[in-house]
Formats: sequence, C-alpha cells, structure tokens
Amino acid sequence: MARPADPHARSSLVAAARHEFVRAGIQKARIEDITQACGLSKGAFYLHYDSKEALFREVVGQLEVQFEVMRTARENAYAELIGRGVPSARQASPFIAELQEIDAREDRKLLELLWDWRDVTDVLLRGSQGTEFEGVMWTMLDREVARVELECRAMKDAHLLRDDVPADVLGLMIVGTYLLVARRLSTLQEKPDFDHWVRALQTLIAQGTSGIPVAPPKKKSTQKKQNSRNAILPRKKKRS
Amino acid sequence: MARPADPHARSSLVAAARHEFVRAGIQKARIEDITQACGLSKGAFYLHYDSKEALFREVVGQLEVQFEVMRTARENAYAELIGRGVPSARQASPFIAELQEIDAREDRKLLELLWDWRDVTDVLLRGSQGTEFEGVMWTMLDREVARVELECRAMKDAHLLRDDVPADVLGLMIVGTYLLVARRLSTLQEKPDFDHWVRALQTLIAQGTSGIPVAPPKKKSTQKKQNSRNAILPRKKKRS
DNA sequence: CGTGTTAGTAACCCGCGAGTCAGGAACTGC
DNA sequence: GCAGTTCCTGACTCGCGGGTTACTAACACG
Repeated sequence: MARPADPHARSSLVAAARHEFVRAGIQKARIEDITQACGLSKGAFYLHYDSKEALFREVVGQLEVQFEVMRTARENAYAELIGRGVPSARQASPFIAELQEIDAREDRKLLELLWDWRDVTDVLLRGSQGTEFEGVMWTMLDREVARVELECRAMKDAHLLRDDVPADVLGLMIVGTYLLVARRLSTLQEKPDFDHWVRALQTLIAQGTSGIPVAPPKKKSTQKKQNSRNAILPRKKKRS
Repeated sequence: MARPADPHARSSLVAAARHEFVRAGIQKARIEDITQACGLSKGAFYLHYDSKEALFREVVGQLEVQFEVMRTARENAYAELIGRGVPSARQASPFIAELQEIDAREDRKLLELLWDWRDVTDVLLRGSQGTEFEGVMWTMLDREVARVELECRAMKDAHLLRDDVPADVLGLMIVGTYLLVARRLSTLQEKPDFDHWVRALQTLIAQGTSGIPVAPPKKKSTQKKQNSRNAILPRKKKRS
C-alpha cells in the first residue's frame, strides 16, 4: 500500500549505463548523465543501486554469463565428440570433418557474440585498468587460451596434429587473432561476413602459408651467429 | 647568475612518472605521489611541466620513438633485400632463408623492446581509454598489421606465398599473437627465451598445424546447412 | 477524502586532486 | 657580505562528482 516503483527503472538504468559506460569509459561515466538519460534524478538512482560500481557490475555480469555459456557449449560439443571414440589410426577423415564443423560453428557464434557486445568488450579491454573490472576480459582470454592448449594436446595424443606444434604458442595465436578481430569489430558500422573470417582462419591455422617446397632442415649446422642454440623446432619456411 | 635548477629534476620526474603511471594507471596517478618519489614538492613540478599530461606525453613519446625506429629498420631491411632482386622462379631458397633471418632478427628485437617497455605498454593497452593516449597502442598495432599485409602481398606477387592466404587475416594473426605475448610478458618476473617464441611462431605460420594428409576439397558440395555459401577458401583441415 | 507509505527530487555535503601563489631558500656575481 | 635572481615549498583555491537527506509527489487502502 503505497506508490509503486517505476517498473522499467532498473532495466532502463542498465541500458543507459551501458550507453554512458561506452561513451565516456568506466572511470569517467557520471551517474547524473545516466539518470538524466532515463528521466530520473540522481537521488532515484540510489533507490535501485548502492553505487556506480553495482550498476556496472550488472552490465559486465551479463556479458560474463553470455561468454561463459558459449565456452561451456564448445567444451561439451568436444567432449561429446571425443566420447563417441577417437579414430584409431588412419581413417580419421570423418572425425576431422566433424571437429572442423564444431569449430566453425562455435567460432561463428563467438563472433556473433563479440559483435553484440563489441562496445562493452572494447571498453573493458581499453579502459578498465584500475577498476574492479580490469581482469574480466583478460581472464576470459586466458581461459580461452587454456582451452585451446588442452584441445591441442588432445589432438596430438590422437595424432591429429603435428607433434612439434607448441600448444602454448598456438593458443596465443588463435586467441590473439580473435582479440584483434574483436577490437576491429568495434570500429565497423555494419556486421561483416563472419564465414569469411572463420574459414580463412581455419585454413591458415591448418595449412600455414607455404607456397613453395619445404627445404630440408639443416642438420645441426651453426651458421647463424646468435640464434642457433636452443633449436626447439626445425626451421623450414619464411614467415611474412 | 642565480640558483641553478636541479639538473636531474626532469629525468627523475620522468622516471618517477613512469613508475607511478604503471602502479596506479594513467587516470589515477597523482602528481603529488610522483614529486614525492623524487623528493620534490608539487609546486616544483609545474616549473618543469605544464600539466600531468605533458609529463606522461614524454614517457609515451619515448616509447613511440623506439617502436617507430624498429619498424622502419625492418622496412629498410626488407627493401634492401628486395632491391637486390627477387628470385626469378624456382631457386628461391637462399632468398627465403635470408627473409626468414630478417624476420627472426627483427621479431627478436621487437620482443626485447616489448620486454623493456612491458609495464608501459600494458597500461596503454588497458588503461588509456578516455585519455589522450588511448590511440597510441592501437595505432602502432594497426601499422604493424598494415606492414604484414603489404609484405604478404609482395610475397604473393613473387610466388613465395600460397595464393589463397588472405593478407588481412594473416596480419591480424601475427600481430594478435604478439599482442597477447606482450600482455603475457607483463606478468612475468624474468625474461623468457625469446628464440623459442620466434621460431615456434615462424614454423607455425609457415607450416600450419596439419599432421595428417590433406583431404581433397569438396567440389561445390552443399552438405553443411548454413555455412557453405561464400566459400572464399577451400576448406581442408581441422583447426584446434 | 484522508492517511500512511513509498517513490522520487534537488539542494547539499564532502573528499579528492589539479593547478596557483606568496613567501622563503639557495645560489651567483660583485 | 650583499643584491639580485631563480628555484622550491606548502598552504590555498576551486571545480568535480559520488553519495546523502530533508522535502514533496504519487499512489493504495479504508
């Protein structure tokens, strides 16, 4: 028995917060701008949230949930596939095809998600240092790197991956690429063709760039002055 | 004829600024902490610099110069090599070896530079949004991507690179990897073995990850429900 | 319609930190 | 030592923005 609260207050605050958050950055976003944008006064804000951070926490939380759901979806898809049995030796082709399809589908979903949240991820990447959100994006990225590393090792065990591919570097490479893509998304006006990206990346990772025959690895030679100890991998081709 | 200024004032302010800048982030670094760190008062600061930003500009400027020098060094090395003539057709091997060596050397130098400046680059990446420095790192990265793209096209023209390798994706991939590596450097206590990284990356880029024979590309099949129009590249291998 | 309760308002408080300035301190040349 | 000049200090102002609060508006219930 009393005046009822505006039912849209919270949701419109969150929406306005996301907007201001993106426009001004986490540190410079002002509560008064947010409340004005939804026709409320500063005082009203504190009826719904305890602090500026509490509001942002809601925005960031939504993002975290979405990405977490996506990551576990991929893990489950992998687990289900592997559970059906890894191909014993040489006719791995259908297995590979299915793996490839999972990756393509999940990568595409990931890009869609990055597209929807490109404004927020951008701010979290570039402007969260010194706030309570500074770790959010990097933690998510580290988790992705770890995931790729694990999958990579599993592939090696099943002999579906060259043995000398370093899992850590591959993880940084794949996730790093997506990181730059995500960053680039935030500068675009309209959604690009994600299939293009997904396929280009898959091919590039799987095949490399070599267009000419592979030179035989030099046998223990020490021609280079300074770079030849510690030969972890056989050197073969040029790079860029 | 008068009291001479402390000759180390500027340089010790810059040093202290870099330290505070890293500790607290650009936005939260306080002038008084910086001056106290070098035994000066707040007032003295304004004898040497007009504002907080002016001081940080000096720190960031040093970094920009260093990276610019490095980038042009690589460009020159490439130009010099290409100026000596691109191999006509099939005995490209020594040319490739030299290219590879340039890349290895320059990549290593780049990692050393990233190591020396890891604290500052980290702050610029994560905490510069909303400041005048927000574009610095991303501009440098974009320049690097553009460089890789150009080199990639040149390689293709000389038939040293598979024709279907998309230059833009390759650029994002290489630079994205270095970006994550740089970020990871800032969490390390001691300098890792850069040769390891450089070689792993070179091999991975050139060779890809495939450990099993390449399946023939499907001829225009439309098996996949949603992902098969717009086939920019032949699909071949799995990814991670 | 009157009363009690909650929603919402706007003026206020308050800490923080950038930038200022009047009053010394230190040094030089004579 | 003294005058003149520049360096340096630390207390000050001031705007900014988060959070508070005394007050008013809107509504439900009887």
